[in-house]
Amino acid sequence: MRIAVVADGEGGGWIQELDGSPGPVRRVADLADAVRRAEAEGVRPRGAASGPGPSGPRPPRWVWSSGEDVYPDLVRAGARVSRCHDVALTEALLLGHDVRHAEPHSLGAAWARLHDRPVPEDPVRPLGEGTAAQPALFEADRSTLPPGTDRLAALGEVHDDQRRRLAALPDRERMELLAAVESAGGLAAVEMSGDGLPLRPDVHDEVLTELLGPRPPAGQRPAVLADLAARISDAVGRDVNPDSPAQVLRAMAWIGHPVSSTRSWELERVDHPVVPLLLRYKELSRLHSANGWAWLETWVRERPGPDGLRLGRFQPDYVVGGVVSGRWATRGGGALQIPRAIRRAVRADPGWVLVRADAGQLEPRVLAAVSGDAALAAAAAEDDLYARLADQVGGDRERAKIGVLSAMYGQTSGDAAPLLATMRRLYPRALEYVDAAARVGEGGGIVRSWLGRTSPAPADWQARTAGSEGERRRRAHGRFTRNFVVQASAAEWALVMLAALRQGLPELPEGAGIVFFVHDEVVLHVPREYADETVRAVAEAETRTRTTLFGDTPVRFPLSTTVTDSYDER
DNA sequence: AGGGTTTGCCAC
DNA sequence: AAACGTGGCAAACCCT
Repeated sequence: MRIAVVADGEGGGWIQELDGSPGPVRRVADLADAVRRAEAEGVRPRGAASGPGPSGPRPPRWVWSSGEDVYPDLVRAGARVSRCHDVALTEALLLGHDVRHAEPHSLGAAWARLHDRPVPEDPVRPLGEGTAAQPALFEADRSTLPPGTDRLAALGEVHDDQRRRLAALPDRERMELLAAVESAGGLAAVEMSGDGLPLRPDVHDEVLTELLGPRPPAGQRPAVLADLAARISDAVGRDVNPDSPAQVLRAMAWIGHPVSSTRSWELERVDHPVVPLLLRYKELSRLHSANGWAWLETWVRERPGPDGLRLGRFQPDYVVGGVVSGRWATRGGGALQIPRAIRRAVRADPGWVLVRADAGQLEPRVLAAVSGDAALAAAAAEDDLYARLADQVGGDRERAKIGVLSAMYGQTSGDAAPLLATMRRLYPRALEYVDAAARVGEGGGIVRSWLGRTSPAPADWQARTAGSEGERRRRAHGRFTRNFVVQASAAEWALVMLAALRQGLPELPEGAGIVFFVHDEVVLHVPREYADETVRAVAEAETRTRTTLFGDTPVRFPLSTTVTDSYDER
C-alpha cells in the first residue's frame, strides 16, 4: 500500500492512499502520530480479505516530495518509517537515465514538465537544516509547486508518472530497485544525521592539546605551530609564513632548492633541514584548521552526560546521491574525511558500543561481479583479494593492488603499463569491462552502473576539439567513465547494504542505530546488550545485498565488523 | 569588504 | 613512487 503525504508545516498534513484508484483525502492534525500508527498497525490493501498471510497488514510505502524536506520533522516527533518513494530522488535518477542530469528534480519541477509550465529551479538548501536543526516554529514552505496547486494531487500525479517511466525502461527491474534503495537511503540519511556520531569533546580537546598545545585565543596560532613557524623562518634565514604556498615557494628557491609546488610529496624529495619542519607544520596546521577547536564548536553538539561526562554528537547533513557516481556527499564539518588523529574522540556513550562494519576491497570485488570475470571472481571469493591476485600474477601483494587500482582509475604512468598487460591476459573480461567504459567516455558517450545510474555527458563536449587540449580532455573523460562503472556500482552495493541493514536491525531503544556512513563503511551506536544482535544483522545484510544484486556470484563481500568503545580501535 | 579562484590536504 | 577516480573544506590569493 502506498500513501501520499503532504505536510502543512505545522505538524499536521494530508494523506491519501494511492493503490488502484486514489482513496479519499484525509486531513490529519498530527502527522507524526498518523504515520506512527500506520507503521505500527500496518495498512491492509482496500478490499483485501482479512486475516494473516501475504495480504495481511504491512507498513505502507510513504510517497512524498522529498525525504529531506518531510522526514526530519517526523523523526524529531519520534515517527520512523520503514519504506518510502522519494519523488525528488527518483526524478533525479530518471532524468539522469535520460542524460538530463542538469535539469531540476524537485516535485514542482517534475509537475511543471508534465504540464508544460515553466520549470522552477531546485531550492538551494542552507546548511544544517536536517534533523539536527532546531525545529522551526513555522517551517518555511519549500514547495516548488505554483501557489494554489493541490499539492496532494500533484504529488500523486508525478508519482504515477514516475512509476510509468520506470516501468517503461529497458532495465526496468534494476532501476526500480535503484529508486527504492535511493529512497531508503534518504530515510537513513535523515535518521543518522539526527542521531549523530557520538564524539567526546573532552577527548577531542585532549588530542588537540597533545599535538598542538593548549587552546589559543581565537585567531592565534597554537604554541606548537607558532614554534614551528619560528624555526622554519630561522632555517630559511628570513621570515616565512608557512601557511602561504607562495612564500614557501620563494623560500625554497632562496635556499637553493627550487620546487614547482609546495605539495608534501614534492618537498619530501628535498634534503634540507627546513623540510621536516615544513611537513610537520603542514600536518598539524591542517588538523588545527580542519578539525580543531573551531570545528568542534561549529559541528559538534554537546550535552551533559552522567557523572559530569561531556557527550557530543557530530551531525553532518548527508546529501544522498550528491556525487555523480551515486556516492553520498555531506554538507558541514567534512564528514567524509574525519582524520585518523581525532578518531580517538569518537566514543560510545557509557554502557553503549560502536559497531563498525567496513567492506574491504569493495571496488575490485564489484568489478569482479559486474564483469563476470571468472578468474577475478575466484580471487574475490577470498578474504584477501589482493593476496590471491599476487599468487596469480606472480608478484607481491602491493604490485597486484597497484595493477587493480590502475585498471580502475586509468593510471598509465609509473610501472603500471607492464602490470596492466599481465592483468589483461589474466583477467580479460574485467579489463575489457573498464576498457570499454573508457572508450565510450573518450568518444563522449555515457555509461551506466550495474543498476542503471547514468554518467553525465561531458560538459561542453566538442568531439572535434582539436589539438592536445582536446585529447587531454577526452582522455580525462575516459578515465572518468572507466571509474564510474566501478565506483557507481560499488556505491549501489553500499546503498543496498545500508537499506538492508536498516530494515534488518532489531528493535532498538531511542537514539540507537546507524549513526555514520561513508562509502563502504557504516557505524552503529547501540547499548552493549544489543551488540551481538546488531553484528548478526550486519552479516545478514551483507548476504541479502549480495544475492539481491548479483544472485549466486562466487564473489564475496567480507565485512570486517568490530565492536568497540572507540572509533580508532580496530 | 566581499566574492570567486587556486592551492593543498584529508577521506574513500 | 607518482600524480590516477570521487568528493569537502580552509586559507591564501586575486580581483572588483
